[in-house]
Amino acid sequence: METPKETRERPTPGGPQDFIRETVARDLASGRHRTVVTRFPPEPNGYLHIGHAKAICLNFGVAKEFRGRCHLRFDDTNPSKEEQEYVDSIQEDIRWLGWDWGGHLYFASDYFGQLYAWAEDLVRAGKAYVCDLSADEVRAYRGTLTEPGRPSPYRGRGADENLDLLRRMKAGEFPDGSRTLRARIDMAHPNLNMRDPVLYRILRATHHRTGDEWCIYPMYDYAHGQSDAIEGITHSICTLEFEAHRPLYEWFIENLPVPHKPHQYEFARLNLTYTVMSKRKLLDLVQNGYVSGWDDPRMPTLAGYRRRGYTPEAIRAFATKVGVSKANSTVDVAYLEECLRDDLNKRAPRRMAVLRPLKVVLENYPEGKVEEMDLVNNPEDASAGTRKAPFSKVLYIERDDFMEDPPKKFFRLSPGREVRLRGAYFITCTGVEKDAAGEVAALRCTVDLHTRGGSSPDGRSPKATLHWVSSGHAVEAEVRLYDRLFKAENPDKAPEGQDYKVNLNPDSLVALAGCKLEPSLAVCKAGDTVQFERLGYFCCDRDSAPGRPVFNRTVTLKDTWAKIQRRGK
RNA sequence: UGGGGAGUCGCCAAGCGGUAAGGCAGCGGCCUUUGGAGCCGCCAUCCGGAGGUUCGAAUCCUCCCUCCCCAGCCA
Repeated sequence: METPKETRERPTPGGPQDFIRETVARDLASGRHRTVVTRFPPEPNGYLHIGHAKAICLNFGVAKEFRGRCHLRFDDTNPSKEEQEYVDSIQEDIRWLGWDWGGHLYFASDYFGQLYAWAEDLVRAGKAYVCDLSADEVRAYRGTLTEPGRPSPYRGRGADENLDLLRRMKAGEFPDGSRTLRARIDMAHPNLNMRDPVLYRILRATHHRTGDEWCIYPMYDYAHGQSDAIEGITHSICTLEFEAHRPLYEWFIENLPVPHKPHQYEFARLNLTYTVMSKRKLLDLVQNGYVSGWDDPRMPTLAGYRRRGYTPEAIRAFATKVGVSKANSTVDVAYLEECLRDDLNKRAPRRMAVLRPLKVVLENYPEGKVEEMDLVNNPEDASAGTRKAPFSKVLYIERDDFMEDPPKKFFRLSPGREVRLRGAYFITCTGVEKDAAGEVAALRCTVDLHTRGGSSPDGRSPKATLHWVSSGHAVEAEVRLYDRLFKAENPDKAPEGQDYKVNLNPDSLVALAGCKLEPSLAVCKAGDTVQFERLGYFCCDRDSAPGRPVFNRTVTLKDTWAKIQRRGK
């Protein structure tokens, strides 16, 4: 069993496909820029999720399509929340997704020195001041959405005093939170972000890169644009909530001697049905044990999808298919699943696995006889070849594939009915054995020995084809059936006083023991993906041991019968 | 009741003054040794609403409605 071969992604058609690419194309054509430089700027305070994947594919995708480059820059300006574990996982996930930042790995913390020097410039120019107001006071002075703010009593401090105070802040002379450096802009500005925003705060926390070198740290607004400027970013692409920050972004660029003037563009972040996307909530799920970790296969993190069996190709295809716009939207998670099936269908080798075994005894098949049946590995890909699977008198089939008293549209096995066993023979059910509780314990069937391989010389063809595994050769396995983590389309819609966690799906993980796999599945490598015929795509979990495989269900196959049943209810 | 955005099919999303792409979902059918895949149909006389400009508007103008973001020393 091997990992599926690479499938080619559809080539990007001619021109721009969204307003960002339109802008980039125009800027290149007009000569405004010679090369496009973008950046993906994660804060290392959590694992990357599918929403980040959209941003990653946009930034790296634009750079690649226009032969520019994309930097990976960690926005590490708040050491109280950031950790090395996250910077490592983020790099791993971006690489897994298939992107490469070349040598362009940066950290906002690389620029702390320059940022601080520029802060002194601002102070000298009378454009920033040290404010002694407490956090509460700053809030009170800021005013509200409808009322202008009032100037801080420290707003009028002279440049010399401000410079002295700023240096002493940096030197660690003042306690955390006691003072801030603020821009002197306009306390009556209708955009709250422009009401003398904080540039630096005093914060004694050990930074994952700079250690204890600093006790003042720049705020996002002060660090981000200047980092873009330092790196020569041409198009700084971020999500909609930063739109109101753009005037401030531009204010810094205009008022500082930066080497380059980048521009910010905003697009709508990704939302998915049945999914929570905020890092805060994902952290909550991890820290409070609602899931097994950041890479729990039910998590919308890239690590989770990877362990679940999603492919980078499918996620990339999804990212390009949902498009980029400025309208808030929530994409149906079924769309993501469809992108996955589309990818896996073409590359996943087929195998037979019986999840809920029902024993079948073939009455007219010789005791002790074993035949090696030929099975096609992938009907979508002739080059995938064939394999052998043992067939014998005692087999297992799926419990769901038998009904003693079948309803109208059920055309699988039932007493007196004939079905095909995939790649083997036609069998007819002749009897049902029950246990003391009245449960079906085993089936007695006869086999038509003229149908070896699955076709009959007389041309008849059963309505159903079932998967099967030979009892004496089966590999025992654990199979974990994953379903969506939330049962509500919008998990955030919770009753008064409760939060999104009331919408957790209690059946999001069903672990099945004693599943029967065909022998070719005895050894598997974590991450290997296969299709269990008629059931879905599954991938080998890292919990597997030799001879004791563990498989995760990645996604089910489309199931017409299940749909009919649902409709009937 | 300030400022900034957005409203095109159930969900995404093209459209950029010339008379509504595509995908997902859904619904029919064909085909099938996976009720998988594939294939073929159907699925917005209408673009948040109302006026106006124009030979002609989803695209331009006016007013209105709805939703989202901003009052962290978070990003």
